[in-house]
Amino acid sequence: MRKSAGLRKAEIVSTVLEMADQIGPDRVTTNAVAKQIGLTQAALFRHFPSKAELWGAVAEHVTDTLATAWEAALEDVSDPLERVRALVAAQLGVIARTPAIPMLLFSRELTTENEVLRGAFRERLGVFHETLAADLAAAQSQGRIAADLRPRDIAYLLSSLVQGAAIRWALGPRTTSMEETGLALLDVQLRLLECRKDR
Amino acid sequence: MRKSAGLRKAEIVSTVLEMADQIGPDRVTTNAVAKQIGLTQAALFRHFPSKAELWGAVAEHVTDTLATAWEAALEDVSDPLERVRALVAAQLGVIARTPAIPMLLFSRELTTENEVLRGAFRERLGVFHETLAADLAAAQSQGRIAADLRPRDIAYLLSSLVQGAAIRWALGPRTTSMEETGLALLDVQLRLLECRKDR
DNA sequence: ACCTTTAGTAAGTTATCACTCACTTACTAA
DNA sequence: TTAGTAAGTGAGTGATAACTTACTAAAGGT
Repeated sequence: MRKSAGLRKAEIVSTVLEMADQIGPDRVTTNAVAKQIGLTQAALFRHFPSKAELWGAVAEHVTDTLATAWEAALEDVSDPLERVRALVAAQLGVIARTPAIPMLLFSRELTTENEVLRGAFRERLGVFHETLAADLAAAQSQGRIAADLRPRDIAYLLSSLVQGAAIRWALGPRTTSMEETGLALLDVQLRLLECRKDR
Repeated sequence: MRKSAGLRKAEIVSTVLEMADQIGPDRVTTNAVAKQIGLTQAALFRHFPSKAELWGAVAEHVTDTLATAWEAALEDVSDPLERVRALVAAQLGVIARTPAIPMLLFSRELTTENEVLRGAFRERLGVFHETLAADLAAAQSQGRIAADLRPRDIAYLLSSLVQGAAIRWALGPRTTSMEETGLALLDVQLRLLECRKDR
C-alpha cells in the first residue's frame, strides 16, 4: 500500500493523464484523483505542493514522452522522406497512447492558468515543425518533392494533418484507430507531395 | 439600461463568446458575465433557466453562424474547386471572427457536460466534411484533380488544414492573421491537388 | 529492538461556484 | 392615470473546489 515518493508521484501523474482523457482535464479534481488511486485527497499535497505543480509535472511528462518518441523514430533513419513519415507516425502514436493530449492543449490548467506551460508546449510543437521542415528541405534538394513549395508550408500541412486526425478522434466515437486513419492520410499527402516526380 | 429580453439574451450570448476567448470557456462564470454586462448575477437566470441552457444558446448561435457562412460562401459559385475554396475560406473567416470556437470544442460545457451539444457540433462538422467531399468528387469527375484520390480523404486534409491553422493561432501569440495564413496554406494544398494536371 | 524519517490520515478552513427567492423598479397598453 | 407585466436586485443557500494542520503509522538504517 505505502509507496515511495517517486513511485507515488509517477502514479499520480499517470492517473491524472488517464482521468483527463476519461472525464476531461477540468474535471480532474484532487479528490477524484485521490479516490482513483485509493488515497485521501490530502495525501496528494504531500507529493505536490499545489495542483498547479501537479499539472506542471504532467506537462513535463507529456513533453518528455513526445521528445523521446521523436528521437526513437529518427534513430537510424537518414532518408529525408522516411524521416518525415517516421516523425508524423511517432506523433500519431504518442497521441493514440496518450489521448488526453489534444484536450490538454486547450485545458484551463495549461493555457489560461499557467502561461509557462503553454509556452513550453508551443516550443515543443515548434521544434516538431522545424524538424519536419528541415527534412522536407532536404527532400527538396534531392528533387524528391517540388522545388516551388516552401518546406515550412508543407510542415504546417503535415502538423495540421496530425492535429486534425487527433481532433476528429478525440471528439468522435473513437471506434476507428486514430493511428491507422492518420497514417492513411499521411500516405495520401506524401503521395501528393511526390507526385510531380512520378509522372 | 433596461433591455428587452431578446436583446439581453443576445447580449449575454455574445458576451459569453467573447469572454470564452479571452479567459477560456471554463472561466466564464455567471458572475463574470454579469459583471461584464453590468448586471447582477441573478439577472442572468431571469433569461436562462440554467447555465447549461445558456451554453446551449451559445452553441446554437455558433452553429447557426457556421451554417449561414457556408450558405453565403456557396451562393452563385458553381465551379467545384471554387466552391471548395470558398467553403474553407468561410470556415477560416468564421473562426477568425469567433476565436472561441476551437477552445469551445474541447470545453467541459460542450463535451463532458452536455452530450447533446457535442453531438450537434460533430454533426455540423460532418456536414462540412461531406459538402467538401461532394464538390471534390465533382472536381474529380471533371478531371481537375487526380482520379486515384478518395474525395473524403482530401476533405479530411482540408478540414485538418483549417483545424491546424486555428490551433496554431489560438495557442500562439496571435500576431499574424489566421485567415491569411490559412488561405495561403489552402492555396498550397489546392495546387498540390491540381498538380497532376498541370504538367 | 529502537528511533528517525516520511507517507498517509481526519477533520477541518476559505473561497467560489451555480442557483433561489422575496422584493423592487422600469416599461407599456388600456 | 394606472394596473399589469417583465427586467433587475440583494441577500442569501448548499455543494464543491483547493489547501492546511495536527496527528498516526509504516519503512529502513543502526
